Amino acid sequence: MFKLAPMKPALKTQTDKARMTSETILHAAESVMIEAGYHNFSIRRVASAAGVTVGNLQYHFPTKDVLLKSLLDHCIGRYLKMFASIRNSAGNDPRRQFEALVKGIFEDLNSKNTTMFFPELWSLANHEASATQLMDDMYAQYRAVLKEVIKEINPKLKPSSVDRLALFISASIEGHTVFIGHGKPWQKQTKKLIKIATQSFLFAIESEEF
Amino acid sequence: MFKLAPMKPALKTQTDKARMTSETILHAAESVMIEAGYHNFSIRRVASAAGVTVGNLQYHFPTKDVLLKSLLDHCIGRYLKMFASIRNSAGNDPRRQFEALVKGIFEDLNSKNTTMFFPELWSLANHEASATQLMDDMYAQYRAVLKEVIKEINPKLKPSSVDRLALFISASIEGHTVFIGHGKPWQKQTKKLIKIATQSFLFAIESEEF
Amino acid sequence: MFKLAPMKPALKTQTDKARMTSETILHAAESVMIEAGYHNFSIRRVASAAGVTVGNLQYHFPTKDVLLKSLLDHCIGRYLKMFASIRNSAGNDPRRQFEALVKGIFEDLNSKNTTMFFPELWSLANHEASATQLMDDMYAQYRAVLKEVIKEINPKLKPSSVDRLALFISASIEGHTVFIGHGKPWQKQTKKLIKIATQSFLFAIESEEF
Amino acid sequence: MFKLAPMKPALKTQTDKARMTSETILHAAESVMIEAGYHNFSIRRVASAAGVTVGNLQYHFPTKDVLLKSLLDHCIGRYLKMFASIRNSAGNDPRRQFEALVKGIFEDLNSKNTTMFFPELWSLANHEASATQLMDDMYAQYRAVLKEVIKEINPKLKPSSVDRLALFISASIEGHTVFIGHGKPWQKQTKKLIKIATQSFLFAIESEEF
DNA sequence: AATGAATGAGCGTTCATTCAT
DNA sequence: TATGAATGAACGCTCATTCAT
Repeated sequence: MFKLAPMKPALKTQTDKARMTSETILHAAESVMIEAGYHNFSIRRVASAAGVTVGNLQYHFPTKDVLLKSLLDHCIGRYLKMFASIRNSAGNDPRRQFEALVKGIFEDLNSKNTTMFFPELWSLANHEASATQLMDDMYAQYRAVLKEVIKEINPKLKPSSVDRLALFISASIEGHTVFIGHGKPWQKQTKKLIKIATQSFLFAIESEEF
Repeated sequence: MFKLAPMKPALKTQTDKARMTSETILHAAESVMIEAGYHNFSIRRVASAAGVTVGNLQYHFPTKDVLLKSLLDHCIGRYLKMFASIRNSAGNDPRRQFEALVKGIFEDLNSKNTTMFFPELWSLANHEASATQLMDDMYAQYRAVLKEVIKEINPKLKPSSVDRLALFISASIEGHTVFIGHGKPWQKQTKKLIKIATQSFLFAIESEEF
Repeated sequence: MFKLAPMKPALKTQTDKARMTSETILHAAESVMIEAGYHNFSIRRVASAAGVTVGNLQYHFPTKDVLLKSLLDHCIGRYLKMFASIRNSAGNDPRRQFEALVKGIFEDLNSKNTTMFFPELWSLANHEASATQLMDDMYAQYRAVLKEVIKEINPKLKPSSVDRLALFISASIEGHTVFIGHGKPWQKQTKKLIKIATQSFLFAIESEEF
Repeated sequence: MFKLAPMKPALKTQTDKARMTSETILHAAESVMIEAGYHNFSIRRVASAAGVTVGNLQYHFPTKDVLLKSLLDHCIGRYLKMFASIRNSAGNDPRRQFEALVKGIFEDLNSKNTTMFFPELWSLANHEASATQLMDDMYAQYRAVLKEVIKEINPKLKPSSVDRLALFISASIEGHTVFIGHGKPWQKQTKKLIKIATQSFLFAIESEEF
């Protein structure tokens, strides 16, 4: 028997290490954004929350802007995955699918991350072009899921009507963030509001006129 | 002929001066908040936008917190006035009143001030207790107007149902800020969206079941 | 008969009012100096402690320097009065007089005012010429009292010896401020220390050799 | 023969640089404290005296408080070394030791550093808890040296008497700072005052009664 | 005798960024 | 990859002082 020569650390190792550090940093960045808000979002806070030196953080994310953009990418990516999984997990009946969709998104508003993250995103989108882009893309994908189901529920709708309905529905849901989100006064009414919302949305979808 | 009563010396001259300066500052503060966002909202920026020295600004608003709170008070006050005037200007038919109300609020979302101010407010409310309070109070007054009309449209509704419907409606409208606001891609769809919204809301109000 | 012209408010009235305000301010200044130290001694703090506007304070004391000098004058004046009264109240026997003197000054060190005021004075005297002058004058008068008694106790002493002994005694007593002053760890040992001090000082006075 | 242990690479190069900068800053801080007094002791003054940017100073001493505490540590450390060296250098005869001790401390009062530093320290100790602590510790060590010699001179003394005598002696010496210190009017009388002091202190030590 | 508005400098502190190692 | 030293600007705030009223 013989001892194996100690494996030269595969070149990927460094990349892995780098990726690990980057992820640690992104995770810390998210928590700073959520706990402290963008107006308190600083490289130093993130570095300290990540247990990393400022210098090292800036090796991975050279400027604050890059860090911010990466963070938005990262966070938004998760919501896109959520939409995709909701779409996949739904059954056959389009109305059932729709109800599940609305319920899923609505309930997500209750989570601290969503409650705290989106208002920051909306504010940022008003002041930073790159955030605007990312947000618009995300909501477009969000609506794409909605649109598919809407079309199935009422196939007679014009494409532009479908677009509008998807916008109305998604915007209406988003608007509840500030009221039924984590720690908000109406949080406990979430279920009943879901019922109102679902019925109203279905009514709109099924009306020919819009 | 008779001597005029000695003109009350404009005793408030100083106070007037102070009020003028304060208003200039508040106005500048609003425009900084809107143009640059809260994360760029600094005493120095506001002072410079107002054409006032930092020292003088802080004579009138001793701390940044006071300035911020005054600004929120000032801005929110304007929305409260808007709600009140909408309520007063409405006619007799409750459905017509409701339609006017929804239309009024929806259209206000298109204004730059509203588009830019509210996301800042929502973000702030997540991180500053005093902003939370002001925002909650404002929305409560907003809903109070809605609730009156809802009750008239469907008098059979339980009070708790009225509350929930008012919340659903106001939240849904607010959610459109990010999509149909000033400079947003869906701005031109505002009218059609108002139609969808109004009908859906009326449907919800007239359903017994919520 | 004729009505008397309404008495012009005796000119002194205004002066009295002014004096009252000045005294209020000086009192407040003293308490700021004692509670907060000279490094926190600001016109604004004094004005606020006195319940007076900054503008009015500066009507009475045009600059911070004037206020400071007046404060030192005022405080030191009280100590001079104390020395004078101690001298007067003493009996005939010079040793008894001396003991009473040492005891009186020593015990005064326990008072909060003295404990807190003198270190500020010493520091100030190192950096502000006017404070140096005032302090030197005060200690000269202090020693003058001591010297009279010393001479009576030991008439054979040369004048320069008397001077030196007075200095040694006064300096030694002053040095205890930091240790037995108000709130200091050795405060409770004051009486026993007075005994040691008195005996040592008398020993020095009665030695021919200094 | 054996291989030399691999030279530790001067790993501390960076640290050395940092240490150098820190020392430059501390030195500048001391001179600001002495020349300008604590009430003029500002980070900016120290930075400028050290030829260092404010930002860099605060990299090494993150807050003013840390800088101040470090400065006190640094300065007080030097006095502790002085006490230790005086204790070690003294000969055998306890009275001779005592005389040398008193003379050494007394003469140190003449130095500019001591004259200017201690009044600041006393003032600080009245207003900043950490300064109080440092000062009390220093004087305790100071007295420890005195107590040893006192016990040897008069072994019959109770411990509490030794404590009190050490306090009386050290306090009396300290009190001379303001009168015989650097640039003070009585500076030239230092020697003669040392004689009076030494004799009086010895008298006190040799009395059974305290 | 008193007030209130305004200025401009300085304060302690945080920050994004650069760079040498 | 990672660290630590340094810069320079901006921040919120306090201050002494001036001046019109």
